Amino acid sequence: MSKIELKPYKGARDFYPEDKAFQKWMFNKWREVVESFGYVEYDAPILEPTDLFLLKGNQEIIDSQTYTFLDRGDRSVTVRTEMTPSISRMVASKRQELSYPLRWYSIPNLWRYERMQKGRLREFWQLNVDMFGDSSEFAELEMLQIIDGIFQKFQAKRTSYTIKINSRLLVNQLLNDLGMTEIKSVEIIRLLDKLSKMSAEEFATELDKLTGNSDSSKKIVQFMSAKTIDELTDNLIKLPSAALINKILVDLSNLGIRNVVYDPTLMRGFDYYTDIVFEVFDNDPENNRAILGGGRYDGLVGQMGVEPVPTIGFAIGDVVFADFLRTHKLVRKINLSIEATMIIREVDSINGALAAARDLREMGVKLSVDTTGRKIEKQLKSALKSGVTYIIFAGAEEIKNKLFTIKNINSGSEEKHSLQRIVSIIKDSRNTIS
RNA sequence: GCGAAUGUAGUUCAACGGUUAGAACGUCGGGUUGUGGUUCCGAAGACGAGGGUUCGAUUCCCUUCGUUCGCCCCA
Repeated sequence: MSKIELKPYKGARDFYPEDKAFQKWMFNKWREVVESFGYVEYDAPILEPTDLFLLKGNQEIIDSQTYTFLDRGDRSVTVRTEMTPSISRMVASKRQELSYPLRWYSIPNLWRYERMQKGRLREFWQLNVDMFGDSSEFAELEMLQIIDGIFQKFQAKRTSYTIKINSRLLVNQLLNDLGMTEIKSVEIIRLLDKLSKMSAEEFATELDKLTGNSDSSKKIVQFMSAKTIDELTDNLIKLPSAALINKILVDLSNLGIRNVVYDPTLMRGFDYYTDIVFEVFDNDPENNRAILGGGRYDGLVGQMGVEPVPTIGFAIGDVVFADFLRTHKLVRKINLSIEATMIIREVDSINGALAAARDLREMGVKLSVDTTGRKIEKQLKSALKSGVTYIIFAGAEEIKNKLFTIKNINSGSEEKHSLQRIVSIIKDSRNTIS
């Protein structure tokens, strides 16, 4: 018999109960924040026709970085690599009957065929938050408020992360003013995106190669080194996007959110974003990476053949966000769903014990019963290891008197109580754990 | 797709070109301990895979697979 591989598939993870408990804890906090802003949850199939992912026109990514295959009917399908095409499809499909603005979120699992490295696996989850049908600046403001709210929900200090914002329109305008062709612009934007990975000299050389003109290069460098909007040239400052960024910064500051900066080098690739883009960076040098990104993409729904809808959204990956939480020690011990285990003192008591267990469950306690008949010590050790908080002892005397022994593992204390009282003790303890 | 590091029990680590590859923790069983993380005894459990060099390979070489970290890419 050949040995079967026990490890999960490359780049994917097994979620043992403690891992799943952590994931649920994190996702639930995400949900609480976005739902508090009135967002509702949706989902879509994990498989989509490959064509949907080709809308953005990147055949190369489909070929090299997706799970794409022919189904039994020779249709090309792709395992979703992001949620945006699916949600755009859903909105386009009911374009006329939905009432705007829509506030939708989802936590899909996604697959990308990539080489793994820190913070990047092949299967991962993402919180996707999108708003359709509001083109006002308050949509941008709300997105950034939600983002900050998520970090606050985990008690992150604002000094531990930085929100960066930029507008794609400003860069486009600059490159246009300099007479760059569209192809050149794309290459220059790609280079700007890599700025932080290069030395100043390398960057200057590469830039000159693209612009072919050191005066243009100088203007680009000047643009990129701006710390505030006011340092830009006049014809950029007069763009609505420039005023918008300033307004967002002021509004957020008034809300107490001051870890926000204008960053002209922020590009977020060059896909469907149409104006404002933003990212959040972990300030810890050990984990200095983007943990979240998003922006306005007003064009995508329109590409599905219906009237366009203004759209803004962002996504956070579970892997990088968990790294952030761990880096800043924001993960506390997470309890499993089991609350109590019943230990039966002697075999003869099993029927009475099971009856008591049934009563406890009917009153809402999540209870397991150790029916192995092992020595008390062994049962106790197993219970301790399972991470349960309460142990209920059921023996002949307890069953007769209808007073059961409840032991709190954390405090070590042990008391005898009626089943009703035991239920309220356990329920009370739920509020102190969150 | 490219590059670097790495692969010994469940885990963290040893040792060694040559009899039965060790330990700790964990696991399981048993003895003490009133119902616990104590203590004692015992047990199970590993050289990632395939080739080569050699009288002999876990050890040296090659290939492959896995893992980790970079690059590319990052939706």
